[in-house]
Amino acid sequence: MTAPVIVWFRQDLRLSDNPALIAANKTGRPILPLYILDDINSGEWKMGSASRWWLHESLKSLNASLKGNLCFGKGNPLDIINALLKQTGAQDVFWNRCYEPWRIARDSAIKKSLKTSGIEAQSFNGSVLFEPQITLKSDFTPYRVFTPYYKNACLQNAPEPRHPQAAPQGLNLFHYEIQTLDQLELMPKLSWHKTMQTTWTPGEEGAQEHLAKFLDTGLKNYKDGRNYPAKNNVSRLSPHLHFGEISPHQAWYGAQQAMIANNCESDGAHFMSELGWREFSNNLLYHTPSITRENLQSKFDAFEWQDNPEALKAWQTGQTGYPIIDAGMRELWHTGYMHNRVRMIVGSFLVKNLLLHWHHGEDWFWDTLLDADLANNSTSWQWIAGCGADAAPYFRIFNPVTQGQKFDPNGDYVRKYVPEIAALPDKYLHSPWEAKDDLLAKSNITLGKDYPLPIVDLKSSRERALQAFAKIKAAQ
DNA sequence: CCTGGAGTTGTCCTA
DNA sequence: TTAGGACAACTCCAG
Repeated sequence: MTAPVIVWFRQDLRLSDNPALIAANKTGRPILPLYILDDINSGEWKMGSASRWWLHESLKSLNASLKGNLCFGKGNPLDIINALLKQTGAQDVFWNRCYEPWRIARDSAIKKSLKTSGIEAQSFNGSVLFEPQITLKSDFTPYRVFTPYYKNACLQNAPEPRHPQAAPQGLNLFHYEIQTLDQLELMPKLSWHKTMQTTWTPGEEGAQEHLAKFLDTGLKNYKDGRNYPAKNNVSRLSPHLHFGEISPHQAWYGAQQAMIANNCESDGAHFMSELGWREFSNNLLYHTPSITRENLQSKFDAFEWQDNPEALKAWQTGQTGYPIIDAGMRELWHTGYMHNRVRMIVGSFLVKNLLLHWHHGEDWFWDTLLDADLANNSTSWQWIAGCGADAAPYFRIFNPVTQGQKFDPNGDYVRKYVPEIAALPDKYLHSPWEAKDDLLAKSNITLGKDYPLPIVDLKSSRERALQAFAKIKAAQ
């Protein structure tokens, strides 16, 4: 029997546009597809609960596409791969590169170890449009600002991203079993994932259909509509992209085609720039691995964060008394997702109005988001906290009432996730405490009982934040 | 090395 | 009701 080539799937759970799989197929030898759940090397960035549910579903789908031949392992990848090599006689391992610090460290150690035993490990770029190790400024230092990064390193002077490749036909698959999918124990013990089940379709097929639908119906008016959480103008591709059920190349070129076909070039260009943000985050994390925990701007080390477990709990559970915040946090809890505009509003509220450390937000999102992604999560929390890669004027403090009125003017979003105040007229929906007593009575709402009173005052907490920011400016 | 322009996403006050 | 300016200064980046 011909020895197989091992294709180690990681964050590339798809058959189409998968460089490692395509290269392995070209060897003409049978392919042993492998997935390993690695909770050993991930350290403090062990995958969160919501992500695990998604991963379970995604692996189920990939296994089906591979006709039940996906080999599941759990543990230390090097041990598992070594055992597989021994038992199957395989001489090659192919994979697509990942860019988180702990994965880079792990993978280079594996590559080195395999090499000393005469095994060829080949890695490819499956997951990014522009690889971080080659994306530097002309002085060979990494970019710190998005706009020049995107303009120079993505749009100009950059190698054109590969055009998406079709899935290889007639794969010759090698069957070898270590464990079953269920033995990875990815599914949550409690059944809080029911809403997720009805909201999402993890897996390559679901991802491709999702992209096609977005390009068809959501791309037009994307630039403006993406700000409104009740509209269908955001792509919601993030979990699919994170797990690699779709490649950014497929989204990039798909958008390019669709914007021409639908005559909406500026919308298309804007969507592509959002993919650019994903690249930028990856780039930042690659060159500055400390961003996962340390302030990119070190003057923030002196910032006086508050300690307030009750406020944190209220934020996490969507009980702050600010409807747009509570709607967002409940959307997150129930669906594993939150609209981008609302992520900024709840982030600003946590960090600026409550003065709680951005690590709290980072940790909570890490556990509850289906699209939890180390690069995006760290970069975005630093951005909203003002300590990250941005000019970030310290006075940019979102007002949850103003933002709600502006971006959820008809209250569709708030009423969906905060039904207890749905009867309020639009005028008071984003500020229920301003409603007159008889109106509250008529709407069957007792504030403090059916729905909380605001846990902080906006005006004074804003002032407090401005003072805290002024302090680190002076301290510097 | 120096220089000048620019930096995802806001709010509030005033006229 | 609406539009414009203030809110600071600093760092990044390209030429």
